[in-house]
Amino acid sequence: MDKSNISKPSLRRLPVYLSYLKTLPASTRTISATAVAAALGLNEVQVRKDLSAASSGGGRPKMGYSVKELIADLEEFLGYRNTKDAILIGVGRLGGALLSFKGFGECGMRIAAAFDNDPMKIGRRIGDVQIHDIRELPDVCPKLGAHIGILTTSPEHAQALCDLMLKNGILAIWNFSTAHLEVPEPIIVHNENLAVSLAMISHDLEEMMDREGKQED
Amino acid sequence: MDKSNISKPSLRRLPVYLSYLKTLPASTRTISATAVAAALGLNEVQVRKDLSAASSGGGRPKMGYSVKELIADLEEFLGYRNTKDAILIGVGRLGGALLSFKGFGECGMRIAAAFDNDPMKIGRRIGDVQIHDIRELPDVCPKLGAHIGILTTSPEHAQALCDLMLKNGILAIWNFSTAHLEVPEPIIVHNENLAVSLAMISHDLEEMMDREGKQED
DNA sequence: TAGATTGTTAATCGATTAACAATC
DNA sequence: TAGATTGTTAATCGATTAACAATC
Repeated sequence: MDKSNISKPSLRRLPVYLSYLKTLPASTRTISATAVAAALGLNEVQVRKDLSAASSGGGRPKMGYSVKELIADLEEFLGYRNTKDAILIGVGRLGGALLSFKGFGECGMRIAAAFDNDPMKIGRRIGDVQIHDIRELPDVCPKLGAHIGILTTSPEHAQALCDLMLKNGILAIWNFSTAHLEVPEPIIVHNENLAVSLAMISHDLEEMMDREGKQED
Repeated sequence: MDKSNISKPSLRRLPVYLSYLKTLPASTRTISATAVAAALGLNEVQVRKDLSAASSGGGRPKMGYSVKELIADLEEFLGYRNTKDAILIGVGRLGGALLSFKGFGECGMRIAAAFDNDPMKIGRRIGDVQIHDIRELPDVCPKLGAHIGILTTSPEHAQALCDLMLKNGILAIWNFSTAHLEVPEPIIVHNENLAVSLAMISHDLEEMMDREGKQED
């Protein structure tokens, strides 16, 4: 179970397995990699490799994996069991949606504080999260010891706010703005870009229609 | 410029180039692939291949690409120039944020209608988008001729609502729920999974801290 | 035992990167 | 011309898939 040795595509699939396993009825005690692969439309060997990388005990021939243990192993592997504190900058519609999203808790992330520059928002709370004046960030953020910064601002301010976060203990930026962020080693940036997703969908859709159109000839 | 022949990773990068080009000052007439690669921290040859796949005219040695033409070509290639209609199901916080998001327009997508089952929401509008009773979907959706369905509901109802959309002309599902959707050929599903992104960040962060920790020895 | 299932070693496939020839 | 830059052909790298041996 060497966490650093797993491939990126493999790591992307683990949360998918986990959420699928959680939908299984409580009566399902064991499940085979074959069954998981079939349910999710993936290659069987790939699933087996992924699961064996994340699972401590491994599966047993003819039985498969214990669902309960596998869930526990995946949660452990993905770090869902130890809570990581995050801060959020930019309480617009998207920022607000993320603040009120309940799902982060079970993934081991807690948004400890939010920041904005709008006096109408400062001082209020969304869910359990207090909205602070952005100018208080240098006071508040280091105290919290948060390492993840969620950036949901307009692209114009993104770089400056990113720099501000890095000065105050943030090590990884979850960037929901379209701006490209320049950061020093070894800071992590993860871009969440809806335009990219939309481009994929448009492209696939166009291709599909071409294909279906041609079949009529 | 064969759109169907581009690789998936390459396609993912095109919107990134496009948004970078749009940040350049109007005085910048031409830009080299080399410069783009340096600015975005990518491999130079990769950028050159990506751009030559999407650009009609190509770049000129010693000059590079015309910024204006390249933007036009990328927009054309990504289908931003012809508007695609979408519908959205589930006007919660995230759904509402997407409805009010202005950026989809320039990516060639228009959300033509939204649906929910909450009487408090039905009949209202967010941005330009009318919120309909979900029961009206079979009437409204086919009339619009929308092909993209944005799913922002709880995972429990996701599959049933997905099925409903497919019965009414939707060909591609943009799935923001954590549910795994079962769809027939040749329907497209694109999963937008925050848990996956978070897992990547957590993993990278943990790895970074291990690495930095070790260096102190 | 036979068969389902596991996990691993080897082959294939696709994307990235390096080397190079072409051109303004 | 020399040099920056392009686009392509070949080499490398990494991930997926296929084949197989191990095991309950």
